[in-house]
Amino acid sequence: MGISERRIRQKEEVRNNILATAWQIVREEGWQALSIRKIADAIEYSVPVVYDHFVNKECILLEFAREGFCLLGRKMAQAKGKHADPAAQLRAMADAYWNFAFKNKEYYQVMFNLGIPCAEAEACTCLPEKINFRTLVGESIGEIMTNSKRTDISVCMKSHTFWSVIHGLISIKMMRTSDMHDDLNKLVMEDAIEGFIKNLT
Amino acid sequence: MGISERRIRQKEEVRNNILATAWQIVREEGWQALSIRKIADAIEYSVPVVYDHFVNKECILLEFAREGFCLLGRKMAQAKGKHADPAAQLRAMADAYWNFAFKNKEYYQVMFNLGIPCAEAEACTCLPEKINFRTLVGESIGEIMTNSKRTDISVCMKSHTFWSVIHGLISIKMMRTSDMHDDLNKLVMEDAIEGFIKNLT
DNA sequence: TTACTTTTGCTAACACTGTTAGAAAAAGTA
DNA sequence: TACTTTTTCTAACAGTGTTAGCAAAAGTAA
Repeated sequence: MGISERRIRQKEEVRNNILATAWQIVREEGWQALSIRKIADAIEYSVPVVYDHFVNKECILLEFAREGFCLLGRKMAQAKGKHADPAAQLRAMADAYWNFAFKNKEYYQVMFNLGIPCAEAEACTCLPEKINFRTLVGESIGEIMTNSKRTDISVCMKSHTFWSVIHGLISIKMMRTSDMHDDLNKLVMEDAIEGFIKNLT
Repeated sequence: MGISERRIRQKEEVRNNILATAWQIVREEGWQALSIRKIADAIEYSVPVVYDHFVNKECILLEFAREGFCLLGRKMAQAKGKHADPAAQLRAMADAYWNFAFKNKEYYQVMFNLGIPCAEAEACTCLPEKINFRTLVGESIGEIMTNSKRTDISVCMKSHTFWSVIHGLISIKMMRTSDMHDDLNKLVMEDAIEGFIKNLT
């Protein structure tokens, strides 16, 4: 009987509709403007229907956070793939991370600024390959570090630093309205990454 | 006539009471639990009285953010004062910043994670001296950079990087529940600062 | 002390939020 | 047609920030 199949399909459709509508609201009015009632109004259903698909509002946010981590992972994998030299790979990944953050502010915000426990989302594995930006960075760093004699610090810790440096620069730039010019900001980032790479060996 | 003086004094008292009560709520239940009604209940006044002292809730948060920036500035100035060598000053200031963040999570959150335009608060000048952590860091960095031949990047930009590196490490550590051990995290931070200092010359 | 003015503080509401219990309507099954 | 399951909605609860407008208290001048 294809009835239950159709039902599942229709339910999925409503779910996608909820997410698409939510995303539109966020893009137009920002995260703080997103409410269950607004979504319900827009999809022309009553409020409890939204709760049939997501146990609460945070689950909706988490969905976008996961999407964001997947997208970021793909972008970084793509950037990395264009280079063979591990240092060049790190530079390209930093650049990809930077561009992702500012071309997708809404994603970046839900990933890091909305108080969602990001550990799980961050560790998400995007099909077809297990793309995780921590491991992506770790591989390149590992390559560079095996050629050096630094034993005081691990690859995992250096990956953490790499991430922190970029995230710090981005999150500070994002919260300050009138800061340095964009070009200067990117220059600062590139200099920081260059220093990081030097400090690996 | 001392009547109006007394009135001002009493009004100030209520204001301080509001802030003290708000701070207690935040320490006990976190920022998201802070509401005007809870404050009003605790100080045994009605809700609109709170609005006689603060035009809105954000103003209360801003007050704490300012306090936080002052406290941080003092801590860093104090740490810096213990050393003459600019590199040692930077290490000490990074350490002070790190300790401030984790010993005063509530302050750090309101300063950076609550979506408050921090530009003004950050630029706050604490009496008696004009203590601003950007300039504090800038001075030490300037000293090191005048002895070098780097002309591609300015002291201001390097100060920005210094701040970003530490902030990045802190804000990532803060949002991840079970991450590396505390000692390892601090080690990572110290390594990052060491790399930063090396990259100044 | 009385009459008037200013200050102070409160009640009650408005317009929202996330969330859920329970009833009604629609759809599918025997 | 009678019954069951699924779907959907109305209406509420318990909060939130914020404010209009009125009552009470305090201070001032006669």
